[in-house]
Amino acid sequence: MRLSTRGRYGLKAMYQLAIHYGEGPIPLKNIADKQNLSENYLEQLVSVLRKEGLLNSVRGAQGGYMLSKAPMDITVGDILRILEGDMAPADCVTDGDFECENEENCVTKTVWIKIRDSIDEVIDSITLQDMLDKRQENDENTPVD
Amino acid sequence: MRLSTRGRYGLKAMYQLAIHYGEGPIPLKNIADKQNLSENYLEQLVSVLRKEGLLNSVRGAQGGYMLSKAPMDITVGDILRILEGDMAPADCVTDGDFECENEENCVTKTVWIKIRDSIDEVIDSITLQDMLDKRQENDENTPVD
DNA sequence: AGAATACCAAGCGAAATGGTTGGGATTAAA
DNA sequence: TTTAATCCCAACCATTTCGCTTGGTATTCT
Repeated sequence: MRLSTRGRYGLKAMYQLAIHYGEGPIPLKNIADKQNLSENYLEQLVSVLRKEGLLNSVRGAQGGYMLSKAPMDITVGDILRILEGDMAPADCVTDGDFECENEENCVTKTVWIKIRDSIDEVIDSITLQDMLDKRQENDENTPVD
Repeated sequence: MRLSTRGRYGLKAMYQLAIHYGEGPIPLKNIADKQNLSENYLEQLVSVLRKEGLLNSVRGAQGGYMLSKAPMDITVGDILRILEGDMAPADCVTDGDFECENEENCVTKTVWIKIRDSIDEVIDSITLQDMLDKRQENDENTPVD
């Protein structure tokens, strides 16, 4: 039950933008280079994050992307849900209108609900600011990238 | 981040076998019919569960499968890990020997660890017996299938 | 003998994944 | 005013994974 690269790269990119929050627009190329990702592919992910309101962009030379809100106001859950969809282990426990037959007597469904809820609790409780704080804990010599 | 049908069908099958624990071998056809799954496909999953020691089988007419242990001694985690592999959101937090560069300074990894651990806690704490108990809670008229 | 079962390996179409390609529009700087 | 940097967009593509199906063989009960 892995995340796809969408969620993983997306979080990396948002983290990288959080590091430079308040510095004006950061070009995608910088982010892709730092995190060692394909710029063209990352573009697709970032485009979705912008449309969903997590990022602002500035076009043209010296342009780039920046967080639309402070790092403490963006959670990992915000990012992952946009790029990966509901963090649900089965379709029957998504927000959507999917339904399986015999819903009431389905005991496995109760298991999927517990898994989903525990994931939600984790990802909704971690903000980009938390990640920035963690970064400084990690190593006094953490390079400012 | 959905489970595949392997994990979902596998848990359904194991639950069905738990319902009939102590009644001798249950043919795969019964299980497939009850849970509305392809018998041939289910066979592949069940075969793995047997090789990993969760099931015993009896060949020939009147044969079938049965749990190798009491329902209270088999967890959802046992089943899902066999059929889905590690319940880790990213390769870098599996039990395997995968490693990414810049491991020490990778803040996103700490996020994946928290997600993984919270999933583990849920699936390792639910046994098949818990599911049987839940079933009886659900409805006084729960049919014995 | 015949039917019911487990066991096994290979194949296979459809979908998802993880990109790449090729452009266009906008803007700052030279 | 040109040029380079950048965002923006849509289409395409190779590979892998998924969710089975097919076609058998071996075993055991009746």
